[in-house]
This record gives sequence, C-alpha cells and structure tokens, in this order.
Amino acid sequence: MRDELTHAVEDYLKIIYDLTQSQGRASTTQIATALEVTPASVTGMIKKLAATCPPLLEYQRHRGVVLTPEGEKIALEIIRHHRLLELFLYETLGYSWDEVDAEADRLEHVISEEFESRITAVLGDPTHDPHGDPIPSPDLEMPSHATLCLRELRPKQSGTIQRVRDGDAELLRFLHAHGVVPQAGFTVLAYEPFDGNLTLQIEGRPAPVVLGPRVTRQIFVERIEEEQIP
Amino acid sequence: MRDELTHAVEDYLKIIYDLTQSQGRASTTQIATALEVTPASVTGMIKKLAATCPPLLEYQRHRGVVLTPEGEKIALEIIRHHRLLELFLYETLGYSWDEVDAEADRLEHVISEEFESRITAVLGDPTHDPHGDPIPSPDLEMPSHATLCLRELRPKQSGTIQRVRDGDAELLRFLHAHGVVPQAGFTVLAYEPFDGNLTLQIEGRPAPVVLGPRVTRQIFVERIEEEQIP
DNA sequence: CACCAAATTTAGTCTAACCTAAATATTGAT
DNA sequence: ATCAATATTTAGGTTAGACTAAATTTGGTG
Ligand SMILES: [Mn+2]
Ligand SMILES: [Mn+2]
Ligand SMILES: [Mn+2]
Ligand SMILES: [Mn+2]
Repeated sequence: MRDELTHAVEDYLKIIYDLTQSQGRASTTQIATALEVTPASVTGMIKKLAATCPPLLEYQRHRGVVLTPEGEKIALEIIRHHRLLELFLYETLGYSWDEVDAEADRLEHVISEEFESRITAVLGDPTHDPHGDPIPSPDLEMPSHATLCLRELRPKQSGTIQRVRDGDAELLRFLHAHGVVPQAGFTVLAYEPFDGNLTLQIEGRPAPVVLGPRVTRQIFVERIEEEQIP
Repeated sequence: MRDELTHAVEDYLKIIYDLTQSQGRASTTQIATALEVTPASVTGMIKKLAATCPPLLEYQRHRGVVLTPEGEKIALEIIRHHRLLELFLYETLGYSWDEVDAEADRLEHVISEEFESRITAVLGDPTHDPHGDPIPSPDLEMPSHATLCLRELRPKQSGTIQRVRDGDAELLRFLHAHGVVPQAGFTVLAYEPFDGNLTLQIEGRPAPVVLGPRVTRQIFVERIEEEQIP
C-alpha cells in the first residue's frame, strides 16, 4: 500500500493523534515530553513530516501541529495495532493489564495486516482494549468514548469507570488492587478541595478508596444520574 | 541482562550461525548474499562486532568469521525466538507454513522474555518448528538434527523427511502440495545422473514426485535401513 | 611462478534520528 | 507597552547502517 514508515515516524503520529484529541493542536514540547526526546529533535521531525508528499501533518512555526487526514489514517492504523495487541496479550497469552502496553509499543510497528486480521478473528472483532480504550474499527473509524474525567466529579455523584490511561504500570497495579477497572460502578463519597482528593465507594468493595488528583486525572467515567428524589 | 543489540546485529549473528553450521567459517560474500547487503557493508559490520567487549565474533581479514561463545549465545536466543514464533503463528493463529518465516523475521527482534515464556507455555515446550527445524532449549542448547541431505540418496533407499529450509515460500507451497513435509516417509524410486532429479514415492500418496537438485538440496532426511533381504 | 579473476577491504558518502548549546520568538504579568 | 520566563528553532555534531567506486589480497592456472 504505502511506502514503509519508520518506527519513529509511527510513534510521532500516534502521540500527536493523542495530544490533539484533548487540545486542538500538539506543541513541540508536549510531543517531546511524551516521546522522551528533546524539543529540538521534535522540530526536526515535524518539519520533515510536514514536507512529505502528501504531508502527514500541518505545521506552523511556534504554533504546534495537527495531523492531516493522511497522517491521521496512519495514526489510527498504529493505534488499532496497539490496542488489538494489548487485548490479545491480555486475553490469549494471559498478560496482566499493567504489562501489555510496553509489549504492544514494540510489536505495533512490525506486525503484518495478516497478523492483525488473525488476532481480530481470535478476539471476535473487539471494540475495547483492557484499559477500556476504544479500538479503531478495521476501516479506521474511532468509536466514541467517555471524555468526562473522574477528577471533575463531586460527592453523591455516581457512574461507571470507562477507561484508564495505560502508560504507568505501577498505577495500573494500584488501581487493579482497589477494583478501579473498566465497567466498575462507583459513588463519590467525599471531595477535599485543598488537595483534590476524592473518596470513592466502588460497587461490591468492602471499603472506600481515596484517590488524589494525579490518579483521578487518568480515569474517565460515565455519569449515572441519581434516581430523582423529590 | 545485556545491553540492547540492534536488529541488524541480531540478523548478522543469526545468519553467521547458520552459515558456520555447514562450513567452518562464514565468508563476507556469503553473509552479504544472505542478508541482501553489499560485501562492503558486511566488512564494516563484522569489524565492529569483532571489536566489541566481549567480541561477538572472531575475524581474520580475507578469511571470514566464526562466532565467539558470546556471539553464539545471542544467535541461539534469536533463533529460539524465531522458531518458537513460527510455531506459535502456525499452531495458535492458523498461519500456513509458508507464511510464518517472514512474520517471525520481524517479530524475533522485539518480543520480550515474557512473551517468549508465555508462548513456550502455550505450545508445551516444543522442540521443533513447522519446518522440522530444532528449537534451541530455554537454556540455549541446540537439539541435534538431521544433516543428511535428500540430494545424496539413491534408488531403493528409504527414509523420513526431517526438515525443510524455510526461506522460499513458493517452494514450501509446492512441497506441501506433494506431501513433502516433516515426518513423511518415502522411498527413492529413481535417480537421473544427468540432471540430478530424484523420483520419490511419498508414503500414502497416489503418485511419485520428481524433485530436482535445487529442491532436494533444501531437504534433510533420516535414513531407514532396508530390512535385510538375504 | 607469474598473472588474472574473484573475493575482500578501504575510502568516501548518504540518510535517519537523535543530541547540546546558542539564538530567537511568544506570552503573560506588571 | 516592556520585559522576563518559557517555548521553540537553528546550528552544528554523533551514531548506526547502508551504498559506490577504487584499491588490494588471494588462489588457481598456464
Ligand atoms: Mn511504539
Ligand atoms: Mn491500552
Ligand atoms: Mn530478522
Ligand atoms: Mn522454520
């Protein structure tokens, strides 16, 4: 199909896709932080990616980048590989949910379309990875997903955990130990304005858990409206 | 354990291991041909690999290379990855035996020891890949394997197919279509000295098959001594 | 035993992707 | 509006791994 892209280019596009989902554009420094390279390296790479034919991103000096449709397509292919692989490692090979991200980060660049379609079949055309993130469909449509951050909720509000950022393995082990996993129901019991801590009762758990903002920022939820009490 | 090696280095060591199994040393040109790079590139790389601490191979100008024990250990790790992956793709994901080599050639460099041990468990600690090649054990001992080439056999001699070189997908499809697969029993019916053709009756097959030397050179067998007829 | 063809090495380039240090642009606070 | 802090770009350099073209070594043959 397309001429081969390097792993580095694929990682840039994947990260830029993520960053531009939240904000409108991705800045040099944000990209550099996410990829653990220097801002100078990012400037060099994005200039190159903006100069390809067709361009993979649109770049304005000092103003960051957005992906072009071509760049977005490639980003979605890689994200599909990544999330399918995570689920495959989790379901078929018995990995725990804190181990899959690192392995998928390397495998995503080397599997063939054949491999992709074989594991899709084994997994039954799945729509979500082990952290609740949506898997782009085979024709690269990204399913809609929860954007409400747990950090925004306040006491008495209820909901279900939808997805959890998967970059930090230690955080994932902590959350798993407390039952904070996709589909878990919860109610907010308390909020501390000073430190931003939230106390949560997870459904079916013996005791509540207290989560700081560094944690709640990584978790996305769906609200369940309280039954109206007159 | 060891500081990361590049994919290129791993491919050099893997190929050099293969070449030195047949002959004593691997020449620059042989390595270049196998890796599809120029001889000049090979000279550059082997000088570097001979100069590492500890050296991964022993190099004499104009005289080719042999692996050191350290180089051989790395080669065996990669070969173990490769053959386990081939079997995994074949058994678990349903690949055909002509598709697995190309996919494993890319995956072998990126899977973790975790991945290796998970698929080892799924496959039940296997000893042979889909082409009959031996899989080095977890502590990197290479099982013994057939070294008798089918090309050497002559009429009336019988044996079983043990392994088939896996680099050429088209050849593998051809052999599969004629039942020339590991463990198949056969008897040589005829030999043509002029063109080197062998006519083989494969056990359980309706008709004999004629194989030229380009093919029989790729196949290794075990003899079965004929029952003594007085 | 000298010479030629083949194999191999040397020398000089190239690209991809990273880096550091220095220069410059942007922005928000006075 | 000014200026310092921050963000970004430029300039110059490194490493890995490849290439081509030009030397050089080797080994077999006349
Ligand atoms: Mn990656
Ligand atoms: Mn994930
Ligand atoms: Mn390889
Ligand atoms: Mn094989």
